[in-house]
Amino acid sequence: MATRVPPQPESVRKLPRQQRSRATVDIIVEAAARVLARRGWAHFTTNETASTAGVSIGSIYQYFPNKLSLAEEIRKRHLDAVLAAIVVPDESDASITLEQRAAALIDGVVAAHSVDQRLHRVLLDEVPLAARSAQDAFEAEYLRRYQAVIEAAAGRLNSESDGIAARVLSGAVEGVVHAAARHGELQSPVLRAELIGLACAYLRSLSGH
Amino acid sequence: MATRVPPQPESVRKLPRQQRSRATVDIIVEAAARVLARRGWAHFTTNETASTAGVSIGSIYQYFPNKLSLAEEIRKRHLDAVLAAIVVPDESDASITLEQRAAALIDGVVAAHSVDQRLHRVLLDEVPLAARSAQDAFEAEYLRRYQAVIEAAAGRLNSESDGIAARVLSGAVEGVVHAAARHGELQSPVLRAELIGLACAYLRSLSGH
DNA sequence: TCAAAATGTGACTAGAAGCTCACATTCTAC
DNA sequence: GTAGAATGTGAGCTTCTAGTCACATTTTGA
Repeated sequence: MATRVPPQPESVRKLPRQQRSRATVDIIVEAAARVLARRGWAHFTTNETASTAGVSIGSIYQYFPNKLSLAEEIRKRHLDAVLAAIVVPDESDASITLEQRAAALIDGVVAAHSVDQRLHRVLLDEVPLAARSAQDAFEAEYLRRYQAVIEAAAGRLNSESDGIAARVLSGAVEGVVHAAARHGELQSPVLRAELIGLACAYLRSLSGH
Repeated sequence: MATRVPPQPESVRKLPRQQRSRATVDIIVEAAARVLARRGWAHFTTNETASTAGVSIGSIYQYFPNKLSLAEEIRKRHLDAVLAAIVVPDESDASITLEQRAAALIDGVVAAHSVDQRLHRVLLDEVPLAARSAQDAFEAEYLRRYQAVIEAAAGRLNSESDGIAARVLSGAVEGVVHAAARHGELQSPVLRAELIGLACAYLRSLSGH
């Protein structure tokens, strides 16, 4: 019997070569991000993206094999912006206090979530991730930021438990930040103080046993 | 000009009166929960739910005005199960240590997330919430569990900051638990120990200023 | 200048999925 | 027993949307 092969969209698309098409791709991605943020993944459509971008639906499929690949490009760009927002102070500088390190990290994380809150939530919660690798690379780099603070606080390097502590601390901070974002309280100074308190309490408990 | 009124699905449905129909509704909701967990919200279809339940598609629409209302019934039942999994020890019993209270709470939260991990994630992350009120009532009750532990730890009652502390602590615990769930490490004893450590460190820092 | 490559267009197709409705079956109450 | 209510059925209507393709326009390079 003839096996039914469902028609697959072509997965290889041409790369934009001329300046004109590079600009088109940028316009498409930016419009797509706006539509994705506004509608959520469930109601994110390529047709609305095209009309928002002021571009033909065909132009989107010139450069993106399908809807998901468009969302992945958005995620890639967004995660770069997130990492750029999180800078941690020099580890070897002993004059920086634990509180200052924790505050810098938390300010970075809050800033990262403030860039485009709604888009951030949609990308993380709704859009399915086809390619693990890109996401994993981001997560590894993200955890490295936490581990740097933990090692500075514990006064040692690369202990096995530091990796675990980094994941616990990042999970905790992310959890509180996400809850605050849901309630529109990302900019609250009380939240900031409480988060720094939480982080410091945990960091101190690490070196204290 | 005649204004176009887009056809709305009837929002009022009959209630199951006979035992037969009550059983049908239960079968539908249970099948829907399995389909929702397996496919995710994006690919959750009423047709698959009907065939999984061994019921006609029409029967679903006898009792649920639309797809979302079906998901809401699933959420309602699931949140009840979650709350049932979280029991906190008697607040007035002074013989229970801080560690024991924290451990009981965290074991409850982990158990709650273990009931049906995939369904839990889909319900919280993917299914849009139409009716805030039910979700809010759950969240209030959920936070009350945390607040009980915090008040026992701080040795006082209903301080204004306890509400904030409860939200911070619950956000932190949820964040770590969700991260662990994503990595399939919900049952790890290391996670449990680290979470209790985090909770205790924060609780102690509350009474210490 | 002009041919070929790159880019852009949008009407159209296929298929998926929510939901209806006319009809069949089962149960309840008198 | 039987009328009417409750329950159950599923073909198919309708809407939505991802993705195609034949064609038009612009740019490049020789």
